[in-house]
Amino acid sequence: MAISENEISSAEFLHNKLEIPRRYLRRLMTDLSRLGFIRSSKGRKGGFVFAKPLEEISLASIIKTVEGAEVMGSCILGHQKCKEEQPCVMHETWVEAKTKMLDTLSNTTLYDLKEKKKRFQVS
Amino acid sequence: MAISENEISSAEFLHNKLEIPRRYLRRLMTDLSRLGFIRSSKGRKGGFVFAKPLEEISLASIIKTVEGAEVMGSCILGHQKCKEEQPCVMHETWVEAKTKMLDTLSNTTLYDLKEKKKRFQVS
DNA sequence: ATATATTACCACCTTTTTGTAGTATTTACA
DNA sequence: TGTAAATACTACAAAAAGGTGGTAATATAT
Repeated sequence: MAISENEISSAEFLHNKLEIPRRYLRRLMTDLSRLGFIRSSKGRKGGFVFAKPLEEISLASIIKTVEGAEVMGSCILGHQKCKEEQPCVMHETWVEAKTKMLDTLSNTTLYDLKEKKKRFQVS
Repeated sequence: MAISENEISSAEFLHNKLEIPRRYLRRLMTDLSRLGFIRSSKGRKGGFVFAKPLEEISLASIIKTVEGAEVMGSCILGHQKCKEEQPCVMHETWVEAKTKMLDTLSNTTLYDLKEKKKRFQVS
């Protein structure tokens, strides 16, 4: 969607661009719209548009919203009581690794990817 | 295993320490031994020992071996032909994010975790 | 030798994730 | 107003991941 210059994209259009089954893609789009990333409009000439400017949608925000904040927030060993004050052996390492990765992902927005595509990317 | 000072650890012992079902843990241990991280011995007094010094087992090496090198190596968008010369829009970002995370994980060994536990960790 | 404590192997069950089907609803346009 | 082109909802099917059960193989101790 970000790459196509369409005002509005239908699921069918996206299905033709991406190798994702129609039906499944439709459901994913509905999910994304419930999560607030895109807005949907029904009926003929309906489809999806981004709910916010591309500059405001970071990859980190997508992951957090789609996966649920817990996924990136919780203890990698699955301990309930693992916290800063009472950390598991993996805590420090995991926080460090996660932070570094999310750092990159927070600083990359859909706008950045679109620009990249425009300049020199292929797929 | 790293934390316990045992020469050899049985699956039953580990099951009591960790909250992992006996049977399942046994299978995981067998898998790990096939992958070469640990060595198993059968029979009474049997069990598992590390195949290498703890200093030589990094978290990154465990992930790579257990998950398969592809998981961390392949295109996050699933494109077959995504390579350095013909990158997808996510390529650069993903390589950067991965590299940073693997950097931390490569520099942490089981020995490091064991020392951490000795010093001040709880679980 | 026999009983016991262990891992190994193979097939199965359960849960989660991924994908499909049918039908209803909404909107545009002739 | 009727038809076509779209999304929405609900339930189900298939595949993958997580977990269990039964039994065989192996080694130790008595």
